[in-house]
Amino acid sequence: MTVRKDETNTICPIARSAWRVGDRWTILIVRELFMGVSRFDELQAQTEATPQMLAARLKRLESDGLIERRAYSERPLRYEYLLTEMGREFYPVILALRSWGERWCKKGKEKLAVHMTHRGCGGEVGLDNVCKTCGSGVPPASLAASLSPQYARERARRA
Amino acid sequence: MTVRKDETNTICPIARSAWRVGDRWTILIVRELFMGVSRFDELQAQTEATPQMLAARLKRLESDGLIERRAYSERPLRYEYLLTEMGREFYPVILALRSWGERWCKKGKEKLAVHMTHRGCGGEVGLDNVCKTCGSGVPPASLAASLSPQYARERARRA
DNA sequence: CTTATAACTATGATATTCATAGTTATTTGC
DNA sequence: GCAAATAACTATGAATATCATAGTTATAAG
Repeated sequence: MTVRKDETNTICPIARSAWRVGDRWTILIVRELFMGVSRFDELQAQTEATPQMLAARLKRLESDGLIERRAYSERPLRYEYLLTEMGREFYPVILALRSWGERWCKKGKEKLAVHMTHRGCGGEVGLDNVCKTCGSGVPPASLAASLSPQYARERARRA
Repeated sequence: MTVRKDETNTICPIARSAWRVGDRWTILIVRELFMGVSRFDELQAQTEATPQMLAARLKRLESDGLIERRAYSERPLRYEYLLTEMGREFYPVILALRSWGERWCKKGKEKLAVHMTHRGCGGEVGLDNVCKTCGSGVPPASLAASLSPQYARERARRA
Protein backbone atom coordinates (compact mmCIF):
# COMPACT_ATOMS: atom_id res chain seq x y z
CA MET A 1 0.00 0.00 0.00
CA THR A 2 0.93 3.63 0.03
CA VAL A 3 4.27 4.53 1.60
CA ARG A 4 4.23 5.45 5.24
CA LYS A 5 7.83 5.80 6.32
CA ASP A 6 7.38 9.26 7.80
CA GLU A 7 4.68 8.50 10.27
CA THR A 8 6.76 7.92 13.37
CA ASN A 9 9.54 10.27 12.30
CA THR A 10 7.86 13.45 13.35
CA ILE A 11 5.52 14.90 15.90
CA CYS A 12 4.20 17.40 13.38
CA PRO A 13 0.40 17.08 13.41
CA ILE A 14 0.12 18.27 9.81
CA ALA A 15 2.53 15.59 8.60
CA ARG A 16 0.66 12.96 10.56
CA SER A 17 -2.69 14.06 9.16
CA ALA A 18 -1.23 14.17 5.67
CA TRP A 19 0.11 10.64 6.00
CA ARG A 20 -3.34 9.35 6.92
CA VAL A 21 -5.65 11.21 4.62
CA GLY A 22 -3.38 13.17 2.30
CA ASP A 23 -4.28 11.61 -0.97
CA ARG A 24 -6.85 12.45 -3.57
CA TRP A 25 -9.00 9.34 -3.40
CA THR A 26 -9.17 9.33 0.37
CA ILE A 27 -10.38 12.91 0.39
CA LEU A 28 -13.08 12.15 -2.17
CA ILE A 29 -14.22 9.08 -0.24
CA VAL A 30 -14.48 11.03 2.99
CA ARG A 31 -16.39 13.76 1.16
CA GLU A 32 -18.93 11.16 0.04
CA LEU A 33 -19.29 9.75 3.53
CA PHE A 34 -20.09 13.26 4.76
CA MET A 35 -22.69 13.54 2.02
CA GLY A 36 -24.37 10.42 3.38
CA VAL A 37 -23.16 8.00 0.72
CA SER A 38 -22.07 4.83 2.47
CA ARG A 39 -22.22 1.90 0.06
CA PHE A 40 -19.40 0.55 -2.04
CA ASP A 41 -20.96 0.90 -5.44
CA GLU A 42 -22.24 4.42 -4.82
CA LEU A 43 -18.87 5.46 -3.47
CA GLN A 44 -17.35 4.05 -6.61
CA ALA A 45 -19.80 5.84 -8.88
CA GLN A 46 -19.42 9.23 -7.19
CA THR A 47 -15.65 9.20 -6.77
CA GLU A 48 -14.94 7.44 -10.08
CA ALA A 49 -12.26 5.39 -8.39
CA THR A 50 -11.53 1.85 -9.56
CA PRO A 51 -12.86 -0.86 -7.25
CA GLN A 52 -9.37 -1.83 -6.02
CA MET A 53 -8.50 1.76 -5.33
CA LEU A 54 -11.69 2.17 -3.36
CA ALA A 55 -11.29 -1.15 -1.53
CA ALA A 56 -7.70 -0.33 -0.58
CA ARG A 57 -8.58 3.12 0.69
CA LEU A 58 -11.57 1.90 2.68
CA LYS A 59 -9.36 -0.70 4.37
CA ARG A 60 -6.89 1.94 5.35
CA LEU A 61 -9.50 4.35 6.57
CA GLU A 62 -10.93 1.55 8.67
CA SER A 63 -7.60 0.45 10.14
CA ASP A 64 -6.78 4.10 10.84
CA GLY A 65 -10.07 4.46 12.69
CA LEU A 66 -11.85 7.05 10.56
CA ILE A 67 -14.58 4.72 9.38
CA GLU A 68 -16.21 1.45 10.35
CA ARG A 69 -17.64 -1.27 8.18
CA ARG A 70 -21.07 -2.55 9.16
CA ALA A 71 -23.36 -5.13 7.65
CA TYR A 72 -26.65 -3.52 6.69
CA SER A 73 -28.01 -6.81 5.38
CA GLU A 74 -27.25 -10.38 6.47
CA ARG A 75 -28.74 -12.22 3.53
CA PRO A 76 -27.39 -11.36 1.16
CA LEU A 77 -24.42 -10.14 3.18
CA ARG A 78 -23.90 -6.47 2.39
CA TYR A 79 -21.73 -3.84 4.00
CA GLU A 80 -21.78 -0.10 4.41
CA TYR A 81 -19.13 2.31 5.59
CA LEU A 82 -19.74 4.90 8.28
CA LEU A 83 -17.65 7.67 9.76
CA THR A 84 -16.53 7.23 13.34
CA GLU A 85 -16.11 10.19 15.69
CA MET A 86 -12.54 10.46 14.44
CA GLY A 87 -13.83 10.62 10.90
CA ARG A 88 -16.61 13.08 11.66
CA GLU A 89 -14.11 15.42 13.28
CA PHE A 90 -12.35 15.63 9.95
CA TYR A 91 -15.18 17.85 8.73
CA PRO A 92 -13.32 21.16 9.22
CA VAL A 93 -10.66 20.00 6.78
CA ILE A 94 -13.30 19.15 4.17
CA LEU A 95 -14.96 22.52 4.74
CA ALA A 96 -11.68 24.35 4.33
CA LEU A 97 -10.91 22.48 1.11
CA ARG A 98 -14.36 23.36 -0.16
CA SER A 99 -13.96 27.08 0.57
CA TRP A 100 -10.56 27.19 -1.06
CA GLY A 101 -11.80 25.28 -4.09
CA GLU A 102 -14.83 27.54 -4.51
CA ARG A 103 -12.59 30.60 -4.32
CA TRP A 104 -9.61 29.47 -6.39
CA CYS A 105 -10.61 26.63 -8.70
CA LYS A 106 -13.42 28.17 -10.73
CA LYS A 107 -13.35 28.40 -14.50
CA GLY A 108 -15.08 31.33 -16.15
CA LYS A 109 -18.30 32.43 -14.54
CA GLU A 110 -19.07 29.28 -12.58
CA LYS A 111 -21.17 29.72 -9.49
CA LEU A 112 -20.82 28.05 -6.10
CA ALA A 113 -21.43 24.31 -6.21
CA VAL A 114 -22.30 24.13 -2.52
CA HIS A 115 -24.13 26.74 -0.48
CA MET A 116 -23.76 27.08 3.25
CA THR A 117 -26.32 28.51 5.61
CA HIS A 118 -26.18 29.29 9.30
CA ARG A 119 -28.47 26.87 11.14
CA GLY A 120 -31.06 28.70 13.20
CA CYS A 121 -30.28 32.20 11.97
CA GLY A 122 -30.72 30.85 8.44
CA GLY A 123 -28.34 33.39 6.91
CA GLU A 124 -26.01 32.71 4.03
CA VAL A 125 -22.44 31.93 5.08
CA GLY A 126 -19.57 33.28 2.97
CA LEU A 127 -16.34 31.55 1.97
CA ASP A 128 -14.66 33.30 4.89
CA ASN A 129 -17.03 31.36 7.12
CA VAL A 130 -18.81 34.50 8.32
CA CYS A 131 -22.62 34.64 8.33
CA LYS A 132 -23.84 37.41 6.04
CA THR A 133 -26.98 37.88 8.13
CA CYS A 134 -25.78 37.87 11.73
CA GLY A 135 -22.12 38.66 11.12
CA SER A 136 -20.70 35.92 13.30
CA GLY A 137 -18.09 33.31 12.51
CA VAL A 138 -19.97 30.03 12.08
CA PRO A 139 -18.54 26.82 13.59
CA PRO A 140 -18.71 23.64 11.46
CA ALA A 141 -21.56 22.12 13.48
CA SER A 142 -23.80 25.11 12.75
CA LEU A 143 -23.44 24.88 9.00
CA ALA A 144 -26.06 23.42 6.69
CA ALA A 145 -24.88 22.54 3.19
CA SER A 146 -26.98 22.42 0.03
CA LEU A 147 -26.00 21.57 -3.52
CA SER A 148 -26.48 23.86 -6.48
CA PRO A 149 -28.84 22.47 -9.14
CA GLN A 150 -25.88 22.00 -11.49
CA TYR A 151 -23.88 20.00 -8.97
CA ALA A 152 -26.96 17.98 -8.00
CA ARG A 153 -27.46 17.10 -11.67
CA GLU A 154 -23.83 16.13 -12.03
CA ARG A 155 -24.17 13.73 -9.12
CA ALA A 156 -27.45 12.31 -10.33
CA ARG A 157 -25.83 11.57 -13.68
CA ARG A 158 -23.14 9.50 -12.00
CA ALA A 159 -25.44 7.59 -9.67
CA MET B 1 3.34 13.58 -13.50
CA THR B 2 0.55 12.79 -11.13
CA VAL B 3 -2.76 11.79 -12.66
CA ARG B 4 -5.23 14.55 -13.27
CA LYS B 5 -8.06 13.07 -15.27
CA ASP B 6 -10.76 14.22 -12.89
CA GLU B 7 -10.04 17.89 -12.90
CA THR B 8 -12.48 19.00 -15.53
CA ASN B 9 -14.97 16.23 -14.82
CA THR B 10 -16.60 17.86 -11.86
CA ILE B 11 -17.56 21.18 -10.40
CA CYS B 12 -17.03 19.86 -6.88
CA PRO B 13 -14.72 22.30 -5.12
CA ILE B 14 -13.40 19.60 -2.80
CA ALA B 15 -12.41 17.38 -5.72
CA ARG B 16 -10.75 20.30 -7.45
CA SER B 17 -8.81 21.24 -4.33
CA ALA B 18 -7.83 17.62 -3.81
CA TRP B 19 -6.54 17.34 -7.36
CA ARG B 20 -4.28 20.34 -6.86
CA VAL B 21 -2.91 19.87 -3.38
CA GLY B 22 -4.21 16.49 -2.27
CA ASP B 23 -0.97 14.65 -1.83
CA ARG B 24 1.34 14.18 1.08
CA TRP B 25 4.41 15.96 -0.22
CA THR B 26 2.51 18.98 -1.45
CA ILE B 27 0.93 19.44 1.95
CA LEU B 28 4.30 19.24 3.69
CA ILE B 29 5.86 21.70 1.27
CA VAL B 30 3.05 24.19 1.79
CA ARG B 31 3.40 23.74 5.54
CA GLU B 32 7.05 24.71 5.28
CA LEU B 33 6.29 27.74 3.18
CA PHE B 34 3.87 28.89 5.88
CA MET B 35 6.63 28.39 8.44
CA GLY B 36 8.83 30.75 6.46
CA VAL B 37 11.09 28.14 4.88
CA SER B 38 11.54 29.09 1.23
CA ARG B 39 14.75 27.60 -0.12
CA PHE B 40 15.11 24.33 -1.95
CA ASP B 41 17.60 22.63 0.33
CA GLU B 42 15.78 23.65 3.52
CA LEU B 43 12.49 22.45 2.08
CA GLN B 44 14.18 19.19 1.25
CA ALA B 45 15.65 18.81 4.73
CA GLN B 46 12.41 19.59 6.57
CA THR B 47 10.07 17.58 4.37
CA GLU B 48 12.54 14.71 3.79
CA ALA B 49 11.39 14.51 0.19
CA THR B 50 13.83 13.45 -2.52
CA PRO B 51 15.06 16.32 -4.69
CA GLN B 52 13.06 15.17 -7.73
CA MET B 53 9.92 14.82 -5.68
CA LEU B 54 10.43 18.32 -4.35
CA ALA B 55 11.33 19.78 -7.75
CA ALA B 56 8.28 18.17 -9.37
CA ARG B 57 5.91 19.40 -6.68
CA LEU B 58 7.32 22.92 -6.71
CA LYS B 59 6.83 23.06 -10.48
CA ARG B 60 3.22 22.04 -10.11
CA LEU B 61 2.53 24.40 -7.27
CA GLU B 62 4.00 27.16 -9.39
CA SER B 63 2.04 26.30 -12.53
CA ASP B 64 -1.10 26.00 -10.41
CA GLY B 65 -0.46 29.47 -9.03
CA LEU B 66 0.04 28.74 -5.33
CA ILE B 67 3.68 29.75 -5.26
CA GLU B 68 6.15 31.79 -7.26
CA ARG B 69 9.84 31.27 -7.84
CA ARG B 70 12.04 34.28 -7.33
CA ALA B 71 15.79 34.79 -7.57
CA TYR B 72 17.14 35.98 -4.24
CA SER B 73 20.69 36.12 -5.59
CA GLU B 74 21.90 36.78 -9.14
CA ARG B 75 25.51 35.64 -8.74
CA PRO B 76 25.45 32.84 -7.97
CA LEU B 77 21.92 32.42 -9.32
CA ARG B 78 19.73 31.15 -6.48
CA TYR B 79 15.99 30.83 -6.16
CA GLU B 80 13.44 30.84 -3.39
CA TYR B 81 9.78 29.87 -3.38
CA LEU B 82 7.07 32.12 -1.98
CA LEU B 83 3.35 31.70 -1.48
CA THR B 84 1.09 33.79 -3.67
CA GLU B 85 -2.26 35.08 -2.43
CA MET B 86 -3.79 31.84 -3.68
CA GLY B 87 -1.26 29.91 -1.63
CA ARG B 88 -1.65 32.04 1.48
CA GLU B 89 -5.40 31.50 1.38
CA PHE B 90 -4.76 27.81 1.76
CA TYR B 91 -3.91 28.45 5.40
CA PRO B 92 -7.30 27.37 6.82
CA VAL B 93 -6.77 23.90 5.34
CA ILE B 94 -3.36 23.63 6.99
CA LEU B 95 -4.85 24.81 10.29
CA ALA B 96 -7.64 22.27 10.09
CA LEU B 97 -5.18 19.46 9.37
CA ARG B 98 -3.11 20.59 12.33
CA SER B 99 -6.07 20.57 14.73
CA TRP B 100 -7.20 17.17 13.57
CA GLY B 101 -3.68 15.77 13.81
CA GLU B 102 -3.17 17.16 17.32
CA ARG B 103 -6.46 15.65 18.38
CA TRP B 104 -6.32 12.25 16.66
CA CYS B 105 -2.74 11.37 15.81
CA LYS B 106 -1.04 11.43 19.21
CA LYS B 107 0.77 8.46 20.67
CA GLY B 108 0.76 8.02 24.41
CA LYS B 109 1.05 11.20 26.43
CA GLU B 110 2.44 13.46 23.74
CA LYS B 111 1.72 17.15 24.12
CA LEU B 112 0.76 19.66 21.48
CA ALA B 113 3.51 20.28 18.93
CA VAL B 114 2.15 23.70 17.97
CA HIS B 115 0.44 26.19 20.25
CA MET B 116 -1.96 28.81 19.02
CA THR B 117 -2.67 32.12 20.68
CA HIS B 118 -5.20 34.81 19.92
CA ARG B 119 -3.37 37.90 18.65
CA GLY B 120 -4.14 40.95 20.73
CA CYS B 121 -6.13 39.18 23.43
CA GLY B 122 -3.16 36.86 23.86
CA GLY B 123 -5.30 33.97 25.06
CA GLU B 124 -4.65 30.33 24.32
CA VAL B 125 -6.73 28.96 21.43
CA GLY B 126 -8.09 25.41 21.66
CA LEU B 127 -8.29 22.76 18.96
CA ASP B 128 -11.89 23.80 18.39
CA ASN B 129 -10.53 27.19 17.41
CA VAL B 130 -12.13 28.96 20.35
CA CYS B 131 -10.06 31.34 22.48
CA LYS B 132 -9.90 30.12 26.08
CA THR B 133 -9.55 33.64 27.40
CA CYS B 134 -12.11 35.67 25.49
CA GLY B 135 -14.36 32.83 24.35
CA SER B 136 -14.62 33.87 20.73
CA GLY B 137 -14.00 31.85 17.58
CA VAL B 138 -10.66 33.00 16.21
CA PRO B 139 -10.25 33.54 12.46
CA PRO B 140 -7.01 32.29 10.84
CA ALA B 141 -5.53 35.77 10.47
CA SER B 142 -5.76 36.36 14.23
CA LEU B 143 -3.81 33.24 15.17
CA ALA B 144 -0.18 33.22 16.25
CA ALA B 145 1.57 29.87 16.15
CA SER B 146 4.52 28.76 18.27
CA LEU B 147 6.39 25.49 18.33
CA SER B 148 6.80 23.30 21.37
CA PRO B 149 10.43 22.84 22.49
CA GLN B 150 10.28 19.22 21.36
CA TYR B 151 9.09 20.08 17.87
CA ALA B 152 11.59 22.95 17.63
CA ARG B 153 14.38 20.51 18.49
CA GLU B 154 13.14 18.02 15.92
CA ARG B 155 13.29 20.70 13.24
CA ALA B 156 16.70 21.95 14.31
CA ARG B 157 18.05 18.42 14.05
CA ARG B 158 16.90 18.18 10.44
CA ALA B 159 18.15 21.61 9.36
C1' DC C 1 -32.59 -21.69 -14.27
C1' DT C 2 -31.33 -17.36 -16.27
C1' DT C 3 -30.48 -12.70 -15.14
C1' DA C 4 -29.55 -9.11 -11.75
C1' DT C 5 -27.29 -6.96 -7.77
C1' DA C 6 -23.70 -5.69 -4.46
C1' DA C 7 -19.25 -6.01 -3.04
C1' DC C 8 -15.56 -6.91 -4.06
C1' DT C 9 -10.71 -9.61 -6.27
C1' DA C 10 -7.37 -10.70 -10.28
C1' DT C 11 -4.32 -9.42 -13.96
C1' DG C 12 -1.02 -7.28 -16.82
C1' DA C 13 0.31 -2.79 -18.72
C1' DT C 14 1.57 1.91 -17.48
C1' DA C 15 3.04 5.51 -14.43
C1' DT C 16 5.02 7.19 -10.18
C1' DT C 17 8.26 7.18 -6.49
C1' DC C 18 12.48 5.82 -4.23
C1' DA C 19 17.49 5.68 -3.15
C1' DT C 20 21.60 7.00 -4.79
C1' DA C 21 24.69 9.51 -7.51
C1' DG C 22 25.96 13.26 -10.51
C1' DT C 23 25.83 18.14 -12.68
C1' DT C 24 26.40 23.23 -12.97
C1' DA C 25 27.83 27.63 -11.72
C1' DT C 26 29.65 30.15 -8.70
C1' DT C 27 32.30 31.55 -4.14
C1' DT C 28 35.50 30.92 -0.38
C1' DG C 29 39.82 29.45 1.77
C1' DC C 30 44.60 28.91 1.32
C1' DG D 1 45.31 30.00 -9.05
C1' DC D 2 43.54 25.58 -7.39
C1' DA D 3 40.69 22.61 -4.18
C1' DA D 4 36.73 22.31 -1.61
C1' DA D 5 32.15 24.05 -0.53
C1' DT D 6 27.42 25.55 -1.52
C1' DA D 7 22.79 25.71 -3.63
C1' DA D 8 19.72 24.06 -6.77
C1' DC D 9 18.76 21.01 -9.06
C1' DT D 10 18.86 16.46 -12.95
C1' DA D 11 19.76 11.36 -14.17
C1' DT D 12 19.16 6.48 -13.58
C1' DG D 13 17.29 2.03 -12.70
C1' DA D 14 14.74 -0.68 -9.39
C1' DA D 15 10.68 -0.96 -6.42
C1' DT D 16 5.73 0.40 -5.88
C1' DA D 17 1.38 2.03 -6.98
C1' DT D 18 -2.33 2.85 -10.17
C1' DC D 19 -5.12 2.01 -14.23
C1' DA D 20 -8.49 -0.29 -17.34
C1' DT D 21 -10.75 -4.29 -17.88
C1' DA D 22 -12.58 -8.59 -16.63
C1' DG D 23 -13.98 -12.02 -13.32
C1' DT D 24 -15.80 -14.00 -8.72
C1' DT D 25 -19.14 -14.94 -4.95
C1' DA D 26 -23.43 -15.28 -2.80
C1' DT D 27 -28.06 -14.44 -2.93
C1' DA D 28 -32.54 -12.92 -4.82
C1' DA D 29 -35.96 -12.04 -8.29
C1' DG D 30 -38.47 -13.25 -12.41
